[in-house]
Amino acid sequence: MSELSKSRQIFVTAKDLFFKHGLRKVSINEICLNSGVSKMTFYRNFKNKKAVALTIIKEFCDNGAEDYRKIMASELPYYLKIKKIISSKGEYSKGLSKELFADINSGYFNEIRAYISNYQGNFENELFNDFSLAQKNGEIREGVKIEFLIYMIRDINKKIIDAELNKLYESEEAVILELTKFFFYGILPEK
Amino acid sequence: MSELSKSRQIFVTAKDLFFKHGLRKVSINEICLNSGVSKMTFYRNFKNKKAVALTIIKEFCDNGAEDYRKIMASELPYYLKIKKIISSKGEYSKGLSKELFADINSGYFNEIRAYISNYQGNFENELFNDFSLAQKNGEIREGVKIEFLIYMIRDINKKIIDAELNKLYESEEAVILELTKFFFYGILPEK
DNA sequence: CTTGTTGTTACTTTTTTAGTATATTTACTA
DNA sequence: TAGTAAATATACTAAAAAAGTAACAACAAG
Repeated sequence: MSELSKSRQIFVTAKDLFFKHGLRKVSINEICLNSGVSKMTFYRNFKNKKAVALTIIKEFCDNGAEDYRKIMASELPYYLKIKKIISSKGEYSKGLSKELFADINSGYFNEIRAYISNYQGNFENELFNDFSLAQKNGEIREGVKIEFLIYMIRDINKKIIDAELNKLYESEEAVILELTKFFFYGILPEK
Repeated sequence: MSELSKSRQIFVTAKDLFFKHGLRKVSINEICLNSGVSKMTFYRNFKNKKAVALTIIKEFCDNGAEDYRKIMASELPYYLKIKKIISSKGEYSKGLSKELFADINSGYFNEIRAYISNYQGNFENELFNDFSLAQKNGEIREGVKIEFLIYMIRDINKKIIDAELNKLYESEEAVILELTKFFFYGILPEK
């Protein structure tokens, strides 16, 4: 931890706290105490709480986008690509508390909200293009509306963290597998 | 939820929030919103935040003690009793955030701290008597200091929730089994 | 219609947090 | 080892949030 720059120390602990408790519940003092940094150092590195939060969210989104592109650029068969994407999304949502979502949508952290919805828009455009291409290549059944697929992917992301569904399976991996298969094959036997 | 009395609704949501975020981070307003109860109803049922917290902790401790006595009173062989006790303790510690411990030990919630340490004292007295009896009955090797055993039980309770140890095993159940066996047999082959 | 419980609103007081100024310490480096 | 850049400590003000109270309205149950 002490090899990290002060700014990075602040970043890391703030991320940890924000993800666990949301934005409101976490004070700047708390971030300073937990990262072993004085308040002044905090304010020299970041304008305020919103600024750190935005930095964190940006990196978070960027990592997500990078992961997605890496998977899409890989040589994997289409089925595995989709599975990896779903599972990677699940991984990202894992550490996020509902308090964080609530705070972001509370109206007080609007820049963050805007950034995310912009990111999601771009991501879904990319998804749209990739799905369209896949449909042309015969990876996806003709006649399916791409918007529907995007809607369903969004829905799957919600289901991965849904407690009710998860308790039907012994592991999260199993949930992802089931959802991916369902996304691909519906209820029909594979192949 | 709506069959519960207002007081119980408050209790249940406060418990949920306190366990997740500790005491400081959770405001009375938040408890009210999440339990669907007005602030006045809160104050008609509890004097303040400390009072709810104390009620919650008391019930928590009472349940723990009751569980312990049920297990000890059962007809199980001694090894299984100990295993159940360790595992039950683990179950209890599970939902507790480190923030909760920090707040309780912060000096601001002293009544709660006092109650817990008193409870622990009583519990360990009971444990002392039960261990002594077991030693007389030949369940426990002669020459072992009972205080040492109590110290080790306390230590095991910490280890159950220790991340470093847990990542060596695929499940928490496995950790408990290993610790229990170690507590009983040391490193020697069983029997 | 009355009684007891809960909710609404609006308010004051208290506590916490945000943010800044300044003096002091630390640690590097030339 | 003197100079300097960065971090800390302290101490403060202003702003925001939370605690707590009072008076009254709504409402359901007997």
